Amino acid sequence: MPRAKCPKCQITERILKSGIIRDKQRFYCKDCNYHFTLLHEGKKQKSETKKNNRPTSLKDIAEAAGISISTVSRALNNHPDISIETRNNIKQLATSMDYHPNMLAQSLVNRSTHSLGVIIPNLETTFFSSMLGGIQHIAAQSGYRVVICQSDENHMTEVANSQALMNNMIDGLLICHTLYTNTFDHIKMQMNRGIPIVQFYRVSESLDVPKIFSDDENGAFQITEHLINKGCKRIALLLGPKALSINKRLNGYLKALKMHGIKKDETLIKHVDFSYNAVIGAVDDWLNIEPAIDAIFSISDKCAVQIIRHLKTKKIKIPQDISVCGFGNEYTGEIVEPQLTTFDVKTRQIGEAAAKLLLEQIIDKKTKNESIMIDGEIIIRESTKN
Amino acid sequence: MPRAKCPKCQITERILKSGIIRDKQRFYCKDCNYHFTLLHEGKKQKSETKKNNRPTSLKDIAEAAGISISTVSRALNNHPDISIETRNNIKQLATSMDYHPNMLAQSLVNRSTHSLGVIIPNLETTFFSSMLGGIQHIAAQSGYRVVICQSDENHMTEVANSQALMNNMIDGLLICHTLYTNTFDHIKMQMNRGIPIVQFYRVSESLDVPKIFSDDENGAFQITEHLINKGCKRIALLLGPKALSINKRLNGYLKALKMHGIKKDETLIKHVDFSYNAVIGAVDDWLNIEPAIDAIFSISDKCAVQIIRHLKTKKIKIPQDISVCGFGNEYTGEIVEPQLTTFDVKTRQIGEAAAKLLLEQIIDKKTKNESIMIDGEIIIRESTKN
DNA sequence: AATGTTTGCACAAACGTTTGCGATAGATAT
DNA sequence: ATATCTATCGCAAACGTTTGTGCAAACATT
Repeated sequence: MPRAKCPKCQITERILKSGIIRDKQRFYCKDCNYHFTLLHEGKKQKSETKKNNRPTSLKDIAEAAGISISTVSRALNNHPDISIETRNNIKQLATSMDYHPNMLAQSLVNRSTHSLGVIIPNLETTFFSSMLGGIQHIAAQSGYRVVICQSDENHMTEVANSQALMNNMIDGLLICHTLYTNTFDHIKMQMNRGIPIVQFYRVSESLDVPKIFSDDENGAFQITEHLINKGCKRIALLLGPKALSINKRLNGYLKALKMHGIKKDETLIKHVDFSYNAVIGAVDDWLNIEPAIDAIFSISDKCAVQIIRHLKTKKIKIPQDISVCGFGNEYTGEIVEPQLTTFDVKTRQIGEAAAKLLLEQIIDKKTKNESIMIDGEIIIRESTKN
Repeated sequence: MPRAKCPKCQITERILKSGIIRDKQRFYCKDCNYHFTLLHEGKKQKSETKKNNRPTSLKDIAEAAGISISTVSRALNNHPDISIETRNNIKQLATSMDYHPNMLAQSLVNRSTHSLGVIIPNLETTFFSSMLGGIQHIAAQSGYRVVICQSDENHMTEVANSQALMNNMIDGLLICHTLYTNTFDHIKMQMNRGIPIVQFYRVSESLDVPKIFSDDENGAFQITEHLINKGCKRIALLLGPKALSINKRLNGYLKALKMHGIKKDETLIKHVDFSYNAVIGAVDDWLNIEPAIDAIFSISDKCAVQIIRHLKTKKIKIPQDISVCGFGNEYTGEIVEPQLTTFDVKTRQIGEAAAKLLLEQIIDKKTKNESIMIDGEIIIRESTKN
């Protein structure tokens, strides 16, 4: 005979038993048409079998020392509130217990991870990895770690990486876009998250963030003018896939031609992806053109080196028959024979400047919107006429 | 007239007032010589002015939807307990509120960050960065991020980096030691933390962790034997700073000499750091030796290329006068003229294998102690006699 | 009528820190 | 005798998740 009280109508009559549920008697009030059980009478059984083999935490130290967690925390952080004596004791105890602070927990409460995120198209070419070197160098100086993601020149990878990184993994993002990135919604979406972003090298006007870039237009202009000054008139231009920043170089090329009264010839301008076959194919096409070309300006040193080697197999003399110029000043340009005339874009400086700009924003918490252009330098070597 | 009760002797007589402290009357028991105040009667005043402009959290969504946090969490994670209807509603609400999960909090409770740590001596040479490429590639396949630290061939930096990374930043560590690392206490200290570690390329027997390495001894043997087979008898060997793994190459060199009945000549073996001056200095020393050397085997392609260029300035014919071999198969060896004979250590494969081995340990939670040797391949080009 | 089962959700305890307030016992001052 | 100051330390609330368990209502079964 149940003598339970209905929680709704508060009466004890007309209450029926209604089965056992999770080891508890269940009731049913006929009046209210309501099923219920008696409220729990508290039973907690903390399993004291925990503390299996986790790393030691502040709590462990506190328990071992018989003091509170906060005191341990403050002692380890040299807070003045803690007496020098207990501080030393706790520190000693901490080392003896092999304590290491959990940076996740620290980051969670401090809202800062002390790491910079970098998204870079490629790690395996010195061109980009030297930028990375510059970033690393500056970041380390300020005690920041660097989390690097390689987009592999794949737009979707870039999108995925940027989203992952921005989920509280990093205090700031350095991004050098993919060749094929022409929509920037994935960045715009992140811009109101309060995490500073800096674009470097491959930048886009359509994004309102600070940028570090090289004066590609001027560089291309200098290279082209150099070729013209050496007497070249039919200068072929090898560009990468059509993208934003690349056009700048085209502009420099065109500007130089115009300034020196050379007419633009569309057949001398080719866009290729950077695959070997595409590059060589473009060159072979040019070799059959009349009037013959007398110079090739490749937008990338890597391709320029390939071109030099290809021309040599065809017994074409460089620079007597054809001058070749690259862009970027990679180490291989110094090795190849003839040594490559190119434009040094100061990749390491770009990385350093980008990291500095980002760190300033993080530390000062100001969204300064300055963009910096890093001046490059033309490097004249043997692959152009003298 | 105070009527307070002393917490120690429990009497109310002989109690004196003793000033006001933080708005509370303080008492003093003459008997016990004990100061005290009446225990707090609780007052809390939660400031509801928070929620300034943080990113939206589960809590925000829960409040907006009028449901509990746990339901939101489960809905977003497609937990079957949540009805399809509310699940969709919550998901929609989440996106409309621009919710992104806080990975720090997730990692904290899940005890896993889904990131791999890499410590590498150098980022700016293709030799190491291609290993990095391999690591990145494999890690990305399993949905892991890569946190990279550059030790800059500096032992203390390596120590600092390894400690920082191991503080819950990563699920596993890939380490390629510094040239100057000959004490491994910083790793040993971390080994009982439950975070798997894999050494790659530059490994040490004194550490009981899985390793991925190349058969340097065999590689050096093959190169040396190749030179001997081509008729070289006075083979100079340029080694890096004295370290563990390097000796393996010395062994291969010596083994080949011995097998072919050539006596070891100490003057032909030099240790240098990899600076340009040291390398060229060593070569110049050798050039003055009698009987003259007929081959130089450099432990690094980078140095080998420098040597080739240096010898050419001295009008020394390669390989007719002196054969040159490198080690590592960097891209520059293909560019330089004459093209460099070298040993391909399959850097990318090493990176991939290391990442795979580490991931297996992380995912299977087994501390498998297998070590894998990646076979290299001799690449014979123009810089050795034929 | 009495009992089970399923569905859908909420509570609260972790995870390991930091930090704003209190609180207390001496010492010092009035 | 009373009041104030100071050096130390503890409580508990964050930080944003995940997850074990409780619980009510509806449905299903005996």
